[in-house]
Amino acid sequence: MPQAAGRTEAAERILEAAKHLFAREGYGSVSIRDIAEAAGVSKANIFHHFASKEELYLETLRRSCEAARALLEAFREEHPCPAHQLRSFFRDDLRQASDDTDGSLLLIAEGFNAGPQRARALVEEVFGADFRRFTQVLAAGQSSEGPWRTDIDPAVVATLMIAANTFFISHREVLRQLPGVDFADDPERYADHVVDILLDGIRKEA
Amino acid sequence: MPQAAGRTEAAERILEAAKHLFAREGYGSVSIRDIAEAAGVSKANIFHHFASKEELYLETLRRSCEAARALLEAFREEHPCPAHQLRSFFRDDLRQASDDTDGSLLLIAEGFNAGPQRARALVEEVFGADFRRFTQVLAAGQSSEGPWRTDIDPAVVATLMIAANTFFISHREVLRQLPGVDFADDPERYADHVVDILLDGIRKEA
DNA sequence: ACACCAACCGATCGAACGGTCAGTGATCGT
DNA sequence: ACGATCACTGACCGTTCGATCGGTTGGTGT
Repeated sequence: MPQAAGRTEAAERILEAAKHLFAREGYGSVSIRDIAEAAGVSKANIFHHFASKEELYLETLRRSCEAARALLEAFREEHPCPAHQLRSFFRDDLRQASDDTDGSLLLIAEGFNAGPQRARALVEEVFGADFRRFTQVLAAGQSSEGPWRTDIDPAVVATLMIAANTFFISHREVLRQLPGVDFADDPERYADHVVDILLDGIRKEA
Repeated sequence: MPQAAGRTEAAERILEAAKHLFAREGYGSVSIRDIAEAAGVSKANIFHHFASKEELYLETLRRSCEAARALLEAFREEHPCPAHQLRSFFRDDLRQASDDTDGSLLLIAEGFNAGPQRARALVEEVFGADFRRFTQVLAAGQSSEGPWRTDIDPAVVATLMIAANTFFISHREVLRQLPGVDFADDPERYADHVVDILLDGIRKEA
């Protein structure tokens, strides 16, 4: 095991291949041989750079966490109107996830029925920050002179937005097959529709 | 391979154990030995009842599809008011998924980044019926004298509801860890909150 | 009584698994 | 010029994988 940072080009290829395969096939269905072949390196070389299959997997996870945080950080922009902020936040959220589909799939799969410890780690690393981002703008919109109802739990709205994002990324192909869905490949339109509904609901205003 | 229907008690235990393990660990991470041990039968007996690991997996899938359809069918109840219908449908949806968590997880995992063929099959077998159920009641509420806005795409609302359901089932533990979430173990409350938001949105009525 | 067949098991198969190791070639500081 | 270090490999290890095998048991029809 050489130093952690300053990866070789080969090590980088290994990580990239591992990330892709783990995200698409699942940890148990991917063998070191598969990764070696996809990365164009020898099997032994993988163990030269990473202590074990588990460690390699965890490294791809860490990377995806960092990438998600960095991208979200980069997108951050302030806007005085809570509605605009909500829309822009959700757009960013979807864009970030779309820009790193493999990483997002990896994190979603990790959260898929994870145990309490892993779920806690995941929340601390990624989901939590996202969730807080949403709940904060929601709470701001609910403040004394804010434009939003105060009898709505911000946590539910934030959950809905993360659920909408997660489903869009992880069930894209299902979405494509559903009748009447024309937004499966247009994150921005999907995001706008979702926010429109969240803001005003589907009921006619009296 | 004996007849398809009329399973032995042992075969039934095998299916049950396989369903549970596949749902929680994923296909690739579960071995025939694991299933045999969990079901309390010999490894060879599994191959006596099922042609292969793949075939066993597909059988658990088929079962979960049937169960989901049957349960949803059973819940069906009509109500004149579209809003009540939407609420009751979404409640049923969540209840059904909660009543057969393993089966739901299996189907969600199958839809997770499935290829076009598998996604199509899945839509035809389960997601499609659910989706149509939602879009129909939504379209009904949008009809000439319905109480709902006509500038909202029913497909987006239906997608949101399925996403909300899917996330609630598959990321329960993450949900438990998120700050301010007190509905992680109360599907009914979660369902009601979600429907409330979908109906009226979060914006104050002018 | 006997033939038959499904249910079931222990032992075993070749293949694939994660992981190890001795060694090679290139790049260093000295 | 030379030892040290690092990236990297082919051959190999023991284990476990999915799957098969021959064989035993118990019930059923005749």
